[in-house]
Amino acid sequence: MSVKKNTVSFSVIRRLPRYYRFLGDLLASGVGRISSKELAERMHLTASQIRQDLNCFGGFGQQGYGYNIHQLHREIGKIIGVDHDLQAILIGAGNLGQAIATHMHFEKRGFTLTGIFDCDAQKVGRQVAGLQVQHSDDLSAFCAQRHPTIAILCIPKTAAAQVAESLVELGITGFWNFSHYDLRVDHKNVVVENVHLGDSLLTLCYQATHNIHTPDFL
Amino acid sequence: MSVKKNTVSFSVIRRLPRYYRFLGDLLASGVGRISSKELAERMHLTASQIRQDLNCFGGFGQQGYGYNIHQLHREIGKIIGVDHDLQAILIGAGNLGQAIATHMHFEKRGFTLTGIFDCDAQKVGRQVAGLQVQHSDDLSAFCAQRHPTIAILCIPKTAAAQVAESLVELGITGFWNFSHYDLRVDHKNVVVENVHLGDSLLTLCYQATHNIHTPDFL
DNA sequence: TAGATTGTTAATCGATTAACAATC
DNA sequence: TAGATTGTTAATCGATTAACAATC
Repeated sequence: MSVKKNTVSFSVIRRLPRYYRFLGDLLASGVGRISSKELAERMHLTASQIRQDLNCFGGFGQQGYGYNIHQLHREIGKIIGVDHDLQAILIGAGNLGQAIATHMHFEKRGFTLTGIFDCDAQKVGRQVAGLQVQHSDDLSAFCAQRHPTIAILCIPKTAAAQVAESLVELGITGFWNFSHYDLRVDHKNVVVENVHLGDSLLTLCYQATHNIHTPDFL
Repeated sequence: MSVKKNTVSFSVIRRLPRYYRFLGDLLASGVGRISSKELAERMHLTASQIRQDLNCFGGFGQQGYGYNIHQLHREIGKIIGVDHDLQAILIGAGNLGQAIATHMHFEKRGFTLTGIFDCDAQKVGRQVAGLQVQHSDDLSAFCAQRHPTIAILCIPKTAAAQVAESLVELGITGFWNFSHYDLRVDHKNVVVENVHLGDSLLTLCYQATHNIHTPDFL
């Protein structure tokens, strides 16, 4: 167990969830240890890269043996922060919002979904993922009482900037943004993860057009 | 107008949709020309990088003037292949599938959605995005007749590999995969764009935990 | 012409890969 | 001990940035 050496680059950070996922799958399939070489083959990386990546955070392996999958999975989970139980709210209960609420397994990823909001009166009151959709007008009161820190935006592009702005006022410090708008919040301490599905679709278009396979990134 | 010089790297390919999107927005807002400097500020890139990127494909700019937005948008669209009209089918008409079908504006991105399939008899017959959900049993006949080339997978992780395999047999050469499974098809000529929303959520978790803002990628 | 801004080369920076000594 | 495989340094590779001549 050595002290961390390399700086943690954005590339490494982007790869962490992937490591976590593969290790979780291995764990589920009952494998107990793995070498960087074997993990590299599965993940389509190089063994060198894996050892470099993991060494940003400390020596999790053992010479001559490899990595203990259970331990490594747990350590990476800690680095990502899946044990922090972030309280999240969902804004926008359309099809996408419902899909996200229903299928994302928030508990397994460090989040608890505590509220769902929509400004469409027709959707208010509906049951989604075990929660009753509330009206957006009640957001302020809800935040004052429950203090969620993460907001998931499944709203139209046009509403995104303004909604985000007011959510920051209500104490939100992290956004998972599906609105097709390049969200950028200047307040210090506020982080944003933009998901641009349209860009992903265009990347597929490029790949299909040129018959070139670009490597995964997310 | 010069001959292309730089090799087109994966980084550049991943940025193309972003360029296309920003240029489209500028176009919509009525701006006619832009300099690399100004575009860089908007997109949070450097002017150098933009000029390098665009020069992979040829000289679209004019010294002393900048870039004609209309022309540049059209050229990048052509490079991406948005004019190729790829025929796509959607597999899985759950909430996510419905959201994708309804909100992705396929026409604007070079695709036509021609069929929606689900193996759940309850969903068959429903109207989604102007199409009637068909039973998966009819996929084979449909493909024989309509020859779609792209499949959008909104199905569970466990089904992904097998479904993809049989779709390749039916002539599918491109996948947009939302199944949380790392799809990888070995057949030559088949391209895959995996969308791992779970990884994106974990990246948000990391950012929130460490209060570090990783740059956009998609 | 003078001013602006590109296209393009060269320099820098960072990330990946290779190699190997350390060590289990 | 011998074999395996890590941790870590050095070498390579690639991508970004800086600089500037070309030119509109």
